[in-house]
Amino acid sequence: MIKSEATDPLLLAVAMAMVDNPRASLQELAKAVGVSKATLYRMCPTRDKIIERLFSESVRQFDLAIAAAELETAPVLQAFRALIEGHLCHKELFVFVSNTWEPQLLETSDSEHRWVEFEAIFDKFFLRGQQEGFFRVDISAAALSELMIGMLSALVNSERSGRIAPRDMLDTMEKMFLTGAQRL
Amino acid sequence: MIKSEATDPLLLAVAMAMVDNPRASLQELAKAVGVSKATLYRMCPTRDKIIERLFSESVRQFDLAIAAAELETAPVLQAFRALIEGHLCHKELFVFVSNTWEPQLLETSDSEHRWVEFEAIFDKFFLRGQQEGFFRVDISAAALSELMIGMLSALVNSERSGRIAPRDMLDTMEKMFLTGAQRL
DNA sequence: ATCAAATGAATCTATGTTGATTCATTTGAT
DNA sequence: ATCAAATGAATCAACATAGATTCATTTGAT
Repeated sequence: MIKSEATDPLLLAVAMAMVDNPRASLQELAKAVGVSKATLYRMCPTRDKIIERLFSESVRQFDLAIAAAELETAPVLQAFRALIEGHLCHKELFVFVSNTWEPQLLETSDSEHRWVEFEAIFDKFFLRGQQEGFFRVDISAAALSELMIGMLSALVNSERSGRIAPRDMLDTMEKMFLTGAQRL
Repeated sequence: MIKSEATDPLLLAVAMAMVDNPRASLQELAKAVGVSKATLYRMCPTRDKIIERLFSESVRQFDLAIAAAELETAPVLQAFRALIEGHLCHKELFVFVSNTWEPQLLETSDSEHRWVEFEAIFDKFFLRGQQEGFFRVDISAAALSELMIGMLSALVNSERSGRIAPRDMLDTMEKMFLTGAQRL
């Protein structure tokens, strides 16, 4: 797959600081990521522009990751794995979006609208998986989408707090999502 | 089980407004829940006291719900179901806590400290389930705890956005957590 | 040693917000 | 109709914050 241009580490650090403390002032955010308020200003002049830039960066990265997963054509298990890997590969952007984004807000940017489309793409993928007999059909595709996102968020947040080892995340996600916690 | 005194609906509404818009001013919070700023003041005079009250109320309700689940003694499946029901029964408090609480913050209230204890209780429960051969052992008890919380949060948020029907939540949670999405 | 670029401390105006209060209005019971 | 309780609009002083700027300092390449 085409390797995308890496995201500015400072921007990712700001994203995590915003997730950790949504009410932080710009001064507090700057301090949390180890720069001055002026440097943060030079990266992005306003809070709204920071958020906007994070959303557009998330769209840029997830456009590529989702394309690479070939959700419409690849074998379902393979596509699912690639989708999970894509999320984990851009975990900071993903956690930022999942904490911040509210699909039902009326006024949204193009980037936020693109996440509405991503959501529909995920739903469609789970539906295809159900139709092909891979996923169970007694749980809706929408529920499968939401749970995938919720589980991924939980794993990323747990990794950050040291509750889960980074190397275990992909494997844990796949096992728990596909076969659950009950011993077979 | 002992039926606990219901939580003030206004307090729960405020909790959801805070989750939806963490940066809202007190004026905005009041408007979101349909009262004046003065009435919100009369419920709780400061933002910190609102948060404190929400945490103590969550502890009060979850103390009862967790006791009722008999996590240390009841059959694992039965205890698990009761634990899930307890969370869903107090979904607003639960979502507020899971969005707000950071276990690693140094200065925490008694209520927040109690949630550290709850986390340990959940870990212990999953460990017992593993030891009794009910839960898989190739995923850590900590991971099972975190995923339970993450899945529940996702389901509650999805219900609020209309993506999942309320009546499906308990069943979906149980099926997905125990047996996963892959068709058996 | 030099120097351009990057960064930070300090500062500013304008605005918003907090916490609190007061008095008018509404509500609901009688 | 009456009235106590509840509620809301408006207001206030004190303080915080946003966005922007400037000049000093640091950094890193040469």
